[in-house]
Amino acid sequence: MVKHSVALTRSASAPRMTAADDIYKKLRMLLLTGALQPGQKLTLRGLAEQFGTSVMPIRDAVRRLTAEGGLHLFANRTIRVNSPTPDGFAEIVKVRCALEGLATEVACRQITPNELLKIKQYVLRFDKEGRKPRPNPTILARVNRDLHFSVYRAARLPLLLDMIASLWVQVGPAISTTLRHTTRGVTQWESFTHHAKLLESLVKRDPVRARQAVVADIRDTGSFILRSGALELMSEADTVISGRPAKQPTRRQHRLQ
Amino acid sequence: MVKHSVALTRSASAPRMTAADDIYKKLRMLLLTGALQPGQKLTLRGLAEQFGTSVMPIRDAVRRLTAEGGLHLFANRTIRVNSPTPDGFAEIVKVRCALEGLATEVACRQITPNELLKIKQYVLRFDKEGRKPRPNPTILARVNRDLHFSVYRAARLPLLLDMIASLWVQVGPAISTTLRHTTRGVTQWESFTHHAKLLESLVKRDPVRARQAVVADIRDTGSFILRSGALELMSEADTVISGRPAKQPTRRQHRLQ
DNA sequence: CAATGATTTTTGTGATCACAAATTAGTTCC
DNA sequence: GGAACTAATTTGTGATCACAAAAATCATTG
Repeated sequence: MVKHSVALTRSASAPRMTAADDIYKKLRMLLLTGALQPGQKLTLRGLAEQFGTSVMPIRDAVRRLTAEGGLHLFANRTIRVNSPTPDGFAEIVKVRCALEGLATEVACRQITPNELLKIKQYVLRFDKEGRKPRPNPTILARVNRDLHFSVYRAARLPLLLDMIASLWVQVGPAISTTLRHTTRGVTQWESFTHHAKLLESLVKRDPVRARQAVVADIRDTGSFILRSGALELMSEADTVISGRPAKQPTRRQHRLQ
Repeated sequence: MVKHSVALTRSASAPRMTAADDIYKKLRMLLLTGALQPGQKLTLRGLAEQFGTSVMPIRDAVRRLTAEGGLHLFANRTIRVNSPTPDGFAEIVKVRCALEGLATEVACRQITPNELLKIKQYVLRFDKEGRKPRPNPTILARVNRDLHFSVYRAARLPLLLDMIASLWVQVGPAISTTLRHTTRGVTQWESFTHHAKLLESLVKRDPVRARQAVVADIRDTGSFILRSGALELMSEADTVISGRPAKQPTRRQHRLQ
């Protein structure tokens, strides 16, 4: 291996990004999209090998994600994807209702026609995918995420947006994994109603109703996850992404992408 | 200097603490108590010298505090104590009202007599110190902090408690500095009323009124800080804690403790 | 075979070095 | 004096090594 190689091929348009920031964003996206399973064990050297860097930027990124709650450092000093207990998940739902409700209320008073149009498109796209006989849970999750964050972004409160995002990072893996391994229930139908009510309230500039719609959406999907009992089972997931060189170098249990 | 010296004298009763965690906690306390001024520039090597370690644990601690919002990494890669703009401060106040209001409401339903007694003692102590002809702002801030967190802790929602704490870390330096350099106004008097109303509502198990009291307390001190105009001036604070060896080794602009 | 003890490997943490970018100090020129 | 240019220093970031503790692997015994 070359010593002291250049950190990262600084991809032209990138405004200013250290290797650690780059890895942080990628890991964060992997958490949000559910590419990493709750409870999955990670290792610095394994991640470093997969990202093609040394452990230093990985350390920084992992520290940051740990502070946000997306990852968790155990007493054994093992790194695992956050796998909330039912109680912890319920708590996150409570906090999400408070913060995302606040963001919705504020957004309702400042949202522009352009932003409303975009949200309407997301609502339509979610409906279209969700009513298919065999909807793609990945697409559904992505559209749902874009929809919610389009609303929250309209509040123009950057700190609040970051805090909400960190909450999504914490429950992202759990929700994604649950929805992927669960036969679609009535949850989507409830979401259809809530999204419609949300959009309608935003158009009519009714902050209280808009908040109610978002809170109901969060509560319903949250209690669906809780009722499914998937959270109790997730602590068994013990797949490892390690940099173990021997054994099967070409075959790895879980690829990141 | 000795090479590869032992990390830290593991102080017996310490359950499990890395050097980075130790430094993190100390830095966090320095931020909460207002020992660090908003906008103050920090350097890894300077902190390492002051804490008697290498830069590695410092890097981890600073990363963590940066993720929490207590510190801020600028594009120049300079590290500064978070110095919120008036808009940013107002946003934090909004979020604080939402989260601390929620915590108070939940706490009101679960609080024990012992916890109530402790809160009553804090209320009395705050009154006693605040009504002195020349109240000590440091003591006042500490008692106020203990009072609030005693309430929030009673909610038994650890994640929510962490999020609230991170918000306090963000505004801690700004509030402490303002209150220290401002002649005591009517703010304490408003806090007296709010604290009394909070305690009374907790005793009577009235969650809505308890929330109102906390929110009013946060709002009033927040708008006092904003009206004082101190936030606009704080960006001028440019004192540096650096590890510069030459010049005046014995004399340093700002000590940490 | 199961269980226990010894040995090897892995892994997070801390320390040290290298380096580019940025800040500062020093100098020169008008 | 003050602006402009150059040299020296500082600083965050990345890479590499050392080390203790935790896992995993292997060997041994009942």
